[in-house]
Amino acid sequence: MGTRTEAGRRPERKLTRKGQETRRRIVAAAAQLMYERGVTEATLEDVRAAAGVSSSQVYHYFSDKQELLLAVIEYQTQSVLDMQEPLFAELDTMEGLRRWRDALVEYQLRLQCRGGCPIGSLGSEVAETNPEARLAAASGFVRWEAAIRSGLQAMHDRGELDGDPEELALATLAALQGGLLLTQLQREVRPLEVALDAMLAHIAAHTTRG
Amino acid sequence: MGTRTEAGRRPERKLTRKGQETRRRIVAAAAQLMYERGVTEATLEDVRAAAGVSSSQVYHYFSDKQELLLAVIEYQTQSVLDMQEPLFAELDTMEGLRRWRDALVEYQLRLQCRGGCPIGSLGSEVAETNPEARLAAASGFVRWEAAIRSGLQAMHDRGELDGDPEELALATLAALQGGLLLTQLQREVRPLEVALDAMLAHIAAHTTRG
DNA sequence: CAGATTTTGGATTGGACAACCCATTTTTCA
DNA sequence: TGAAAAATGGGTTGTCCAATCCAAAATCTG
Repeated sequence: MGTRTEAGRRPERKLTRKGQETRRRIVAAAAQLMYERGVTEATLEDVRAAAGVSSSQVYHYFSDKQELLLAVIEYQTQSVLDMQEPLFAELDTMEGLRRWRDALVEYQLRLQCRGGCPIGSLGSEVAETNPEARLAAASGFVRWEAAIRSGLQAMHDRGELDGDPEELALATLAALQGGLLLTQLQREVRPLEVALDAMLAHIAAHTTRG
Repeated sequence: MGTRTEAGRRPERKLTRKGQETRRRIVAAAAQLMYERGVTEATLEDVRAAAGVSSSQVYHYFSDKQELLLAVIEYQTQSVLDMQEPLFAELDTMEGLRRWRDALVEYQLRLQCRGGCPIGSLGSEVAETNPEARLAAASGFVRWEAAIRSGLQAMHDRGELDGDPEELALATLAALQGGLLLTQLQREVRPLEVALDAMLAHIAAHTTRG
């Protein structure tokens, strides 16, 4: 695997319903395993077994591990955004921001502070050895940031927030990522809570009805 | 490698001056390679070659790759703290905090935003598969956080800061880590700048001479 | 200086894993 | 319904790498 520029990109193939389902199962299994163990420790043999397919299926749907990895990053980005989607719509009030914060903390508690951020963990692992995967993770974060910014922008447009929504959104995402990393390493949720609370307080200080 | 509970801990051996120097060279080479490529992609053959030693030396000084990894985490923690040490002493004023912020940004620029945080990257990679290494990285962060807290505590003790220095230090470290991760993935320094600026503004808002 | 200990060299082994192959079965669709 | 395409099964291969071994050289210490 490692650095691969362009070759091996699978051409759009015609997939039957069954084929799509099998492909999906492989990606989901790979995502789970890469999340639990990291990319390099998740072997294709593990993926194969977890997905309940034979070795040739994996290579039938993906030209190599790299291509599977890219699919996993895409899949995790979508999962992370989907999970938060109901909360994103309400990020245009301090109450909504606090509910979002609470949900993130709750979720980490449920996971016993394991795993960290699916995008962040993958991104960190591949950043220096795999340019394509790095860009995929970066683009996941761009989408995430845009969702946060959208709420802050709405507050700003209503005249309830002064301060740059772009910068506040980026800073909030950074605080979240750093909080998740420290939480993952310390196995306690406090770093995430404190990081998000500080950033929300910072935002609140810029609201007109502060 | 992977999960190893206790066995293989090298008993304190008597090292000659030459032996100490060789050991140091191995750790430094391993630290560099693991920083550039990650733990799993840095093979002992690479380390061996980079350190200019033979394969048996590596196993003479470390019982296995796991033990070398732990030494590397220790080494990187010390490096990161040593590098900032002159700045830590001045974290008890807003000017000192800003100089610290500027130095971190400068440093990332010099690295072309590559590599991220030496502790954070290692920690993220090993967090879910290697409890001992996870704890080592976590303890590195504890020391880092303590250094930041010490400055804020001094401000607090002088009555120039209200707000919990512990929480502010932890939130600042989280913002820094998140900023570094996003900077590493996007290959631009803005996320780090914005994240640190937001946190410093948050701290400034709690100073009496705000 | 001599015996013991530490340090070094290079070759080897055993296992793991990504990637490939061919044959067989199932599904599609004309 | 029958030929083409897609999906599946499982074995194989070649490489890479952590870890081990057997000496030999350098260094320490009494």
